[in-house]
Amino acid sequence: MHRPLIPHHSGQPGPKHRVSVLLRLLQQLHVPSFHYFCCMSIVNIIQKNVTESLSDLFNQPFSEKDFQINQTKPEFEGDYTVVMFSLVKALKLSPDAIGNQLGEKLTSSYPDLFTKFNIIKGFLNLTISDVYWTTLLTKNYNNNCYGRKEMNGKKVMVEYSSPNTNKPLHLGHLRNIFLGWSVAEILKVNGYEVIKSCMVNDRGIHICKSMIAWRKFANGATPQSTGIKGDHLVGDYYVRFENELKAQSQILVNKIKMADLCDFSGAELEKLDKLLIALTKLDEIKDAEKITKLHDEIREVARNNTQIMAEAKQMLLDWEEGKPEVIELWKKMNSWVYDGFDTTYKRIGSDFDKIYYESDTYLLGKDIVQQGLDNKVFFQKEDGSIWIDLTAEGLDEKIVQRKDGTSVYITNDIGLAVQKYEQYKIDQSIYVIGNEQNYHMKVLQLICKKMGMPNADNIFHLSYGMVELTTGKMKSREGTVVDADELIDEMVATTQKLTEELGKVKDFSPAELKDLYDIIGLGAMKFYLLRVEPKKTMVFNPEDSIDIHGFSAPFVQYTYARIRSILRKEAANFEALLANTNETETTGNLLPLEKEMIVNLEQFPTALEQACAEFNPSVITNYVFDLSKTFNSFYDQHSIAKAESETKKQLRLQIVGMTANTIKSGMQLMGIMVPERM
RNA sequence: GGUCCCGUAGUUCAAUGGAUAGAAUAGAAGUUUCCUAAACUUUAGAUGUGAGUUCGAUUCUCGCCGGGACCA
Repeated sequence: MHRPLIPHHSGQPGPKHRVSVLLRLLQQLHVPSFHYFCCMSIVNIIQKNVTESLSDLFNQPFSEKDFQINQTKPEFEGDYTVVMFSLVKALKLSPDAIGNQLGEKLTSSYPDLFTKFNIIKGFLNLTISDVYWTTLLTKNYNNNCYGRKEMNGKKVMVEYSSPNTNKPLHLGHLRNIFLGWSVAEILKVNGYEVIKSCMVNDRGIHICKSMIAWRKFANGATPQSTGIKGDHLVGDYYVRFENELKAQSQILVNKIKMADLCDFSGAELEKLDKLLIALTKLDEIKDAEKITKLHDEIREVARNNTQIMAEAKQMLLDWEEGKPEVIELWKKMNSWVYDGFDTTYKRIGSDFDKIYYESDTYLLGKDIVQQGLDNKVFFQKEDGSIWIDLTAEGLDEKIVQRKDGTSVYITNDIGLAVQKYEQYKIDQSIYVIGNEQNYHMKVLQLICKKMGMPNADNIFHLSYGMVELTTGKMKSREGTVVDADELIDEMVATTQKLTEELGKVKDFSPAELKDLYDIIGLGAMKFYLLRVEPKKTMVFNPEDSIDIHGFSAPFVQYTYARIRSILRKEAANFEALLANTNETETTGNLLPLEKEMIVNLEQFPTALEQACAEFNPSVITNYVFDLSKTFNSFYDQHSIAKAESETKKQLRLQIVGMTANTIKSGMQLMGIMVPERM
């Protein structure tokens, strides 16, 4: 199993902790169980009541950890189940005996909450009174803040997206962006103050490559002159560079294989000699894997010795020296890229509170290196390079400054980590970065710890899995990268086609239609990328992603649209319901699907807490889907407009209203809008 | 060579150590005089493998097999 790099929320109370504090408080106040359900989940209430009852019955202390509470399986009678097995040892009684005593105690002590119980094979099934459910519904059906927590005074920074400026955004970035944005929103509703940040890698050899190719081949082409989106234009020249590099290196590789090494000297000459000798030996053994590896190494040497690569390297040096014409070109091309990114961010509804540029932060690590040397956390090798020894922690030695005095990524990252804490006084720093950086982030945190940074434990790497295609992995060299802009356009276009086929919104204006296609198309894409647990590698299947049936955003959106349709038709009745400040008269007799709806709705706050504790938006996708599915059955079976009685109608209108609010809140956390009609 | 992650229906995903492992898709069969059929109902189908811990394991531990990532 995956272990988090650090315990979640270490050093600060998480939601569960807060709940238990609240619980203790309420216990001390002796508040009758029935009157605080507005701020406690039913599971928490049962936990508390069971704990108290057990202590009373058996004259010894119990805690909520001594037993488990599950939702009762549909094939048994009851709503929630207490699992008795774990109590057997301590009490030296049979599960059924404990269950019987506990069941009697609960139903007699809390008759307004527990109406019935039964015991099957050591499982105590409790039936919660209909009055509990209807009261909960009446209190919350029009509460737009349902599930939202009070501010807790904690500040969290979530860093995500973090693109390079040499290529447009792709599918992998989308998973990153949606995850980061959604986690930030989930933290907010759970009471955290959140700063969304982005680290732009605007400096380095990659951008120099685009610049070289642009200068050589573009004839001054700009986004304006070509009509090409800025990030794509710059990306095109990056590809152009790579093609030229490939052509040039191929010539060199051919020469090398002919044993013509006149272009090389010194260490590289030696290395190539060795490689060629190894290759002839291996050719006889026929170890295909090793042969490929040797060919790769030869190609790598060749790539590094091409004319065009030399130009790129020179440009990086010129950039570092601040050569005016290089800086000017760099600024110009980066600005094109930023314009392009902004367009995409705007389209998908993403935003940042703070943007860091690597060109500003890449020198931040210098002081850290000196500090590390002073503290003897780092050491210097004979060649002048500076390292940290992490072998005691089961890792390797890691370089923190090259022999030429230039910094490496990890050092810059440490510098920025410190700066984030100093600038914003944050309690936790979350990095949404792919799992290929697991090692890097582990090292980062370890170094921070060794440097004695007080907040080192509160760095959290939200590591997510790669997005693969049904045909395999995305590889830029093979041109199988799925471009974000193209994908968005495609999803929206598919939505349009489908909507036109169904023909339900023919009266919409062109602007309304455009909005609707965006809401559904973008929603489908976000939902599809968020519905898988973050750390898992996921497969992107173009057909599935556009599929609007089943576990998808359009399914949930459709449910919402149907509800809105009901509420439009029943507007007068719903208004009357809202105006009526008296508690609605409850029927005390809920039908199975009515109850199932309320039980589902009751779980929303718990889902929000779980999503927050796990930094996992898929908890919300699962929740809203389940809720929608249950609602669709409910809708199919029970008429709202033509309910059996006036009280039934009121009850159902409440269910409908609360479902709409809950779906909307849940989807909002993922940046997914819900349409009034579709 | 070392470290880490992942193996669940044909496919894509669920399941705080709990009852007969849930969904969705694709397959088969149904439901429109009635609140939006982008829906609903029925049906068939899965824990890679071998041990261990436990009253009880998809979940925890160890070995193996398979897929992936990173470090050197």
